[in-house]
Amino acid sequence: MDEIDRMLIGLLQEDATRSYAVLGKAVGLSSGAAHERVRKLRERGVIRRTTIEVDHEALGRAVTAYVLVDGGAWMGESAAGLAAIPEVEEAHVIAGPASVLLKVRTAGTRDLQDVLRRVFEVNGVTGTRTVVVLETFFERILK
Amino acid sequence: MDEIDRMLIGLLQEDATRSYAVLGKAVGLSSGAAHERVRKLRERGVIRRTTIEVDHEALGRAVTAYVLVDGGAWMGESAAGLAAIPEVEEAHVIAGPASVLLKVRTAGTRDLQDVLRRVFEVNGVTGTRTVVVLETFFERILK
DNA sequence: ACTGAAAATACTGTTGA
DNA sequence: TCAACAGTATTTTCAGT
Repeated sequence: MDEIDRMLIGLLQEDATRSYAVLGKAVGLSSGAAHERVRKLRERGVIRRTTIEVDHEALGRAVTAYVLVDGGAWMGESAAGLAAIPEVEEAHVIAGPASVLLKVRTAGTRDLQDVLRRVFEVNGVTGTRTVVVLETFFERILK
Repeated sequence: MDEIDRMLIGLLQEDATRSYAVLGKAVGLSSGAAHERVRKLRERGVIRRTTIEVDHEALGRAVTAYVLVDGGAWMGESAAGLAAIPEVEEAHVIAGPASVLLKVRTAGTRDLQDVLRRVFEVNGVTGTRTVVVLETFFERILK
């Protein structure tokens, strides 16, 4: 993980369709050497996968919400319960006023209501507080 | 945006290195037809970009936190102020107990403290409440 | 670990259906 | 809008340094 690896990661985060020739030129290496470094970054799991960023609204998910989930004596088993709800994009155990924080994307408020009902049915959940996103300033890639 | 487009998007979200030949076979089209559909999805902005998912911990960002930002009479100008803080990955205007919700990634709690100080210096901010992530169950791609 | 080049594969525009 | 083809570019491997 030297400076060149970090540059390669940054370049690929911006645009993962760049050729190894272009990547190599940008960091001062040959196409083959750039390829080998990226291959190792993938192998070591520093690069998890190559994917696409989508426009969620265009795909029919107009509502984004965060859900604070209360309830404590469960941890392990409920991760699976939350993962089984397809509208839940992220689930984090947090320190502070609740146990778990979820990021949820749904088509509308009706579907959000349905997701909240299903969250409530997960073992150990005693309550939820929901924060609806009105506008997203940015969701970006950290440098 | 028919069912085939949705399948192509799903396949590319899982692995954007798949060839058009593979994509075409998976959805029952030729390589050229699959390519044309993906090109149009990009053109229309449904596919925003191709990128890599990284292991933030491996890149020296071990701490994830959510920051509820209080303060109201500002909206427009402060988006730029928040975007100027490189550790802020997301910023959303929310309905509810605060004005803005930030997702922040830092190397450690010391850096988190520094980010909070800079958030507080943004015009219009009157207070912050921070929730530190103890464990991330998942951050995934929605189907 | 990198270079340079060769071989295999994939992309991308064009044609005609 | 799609399939098939052809030229171009890229990926991927490998011998040599």
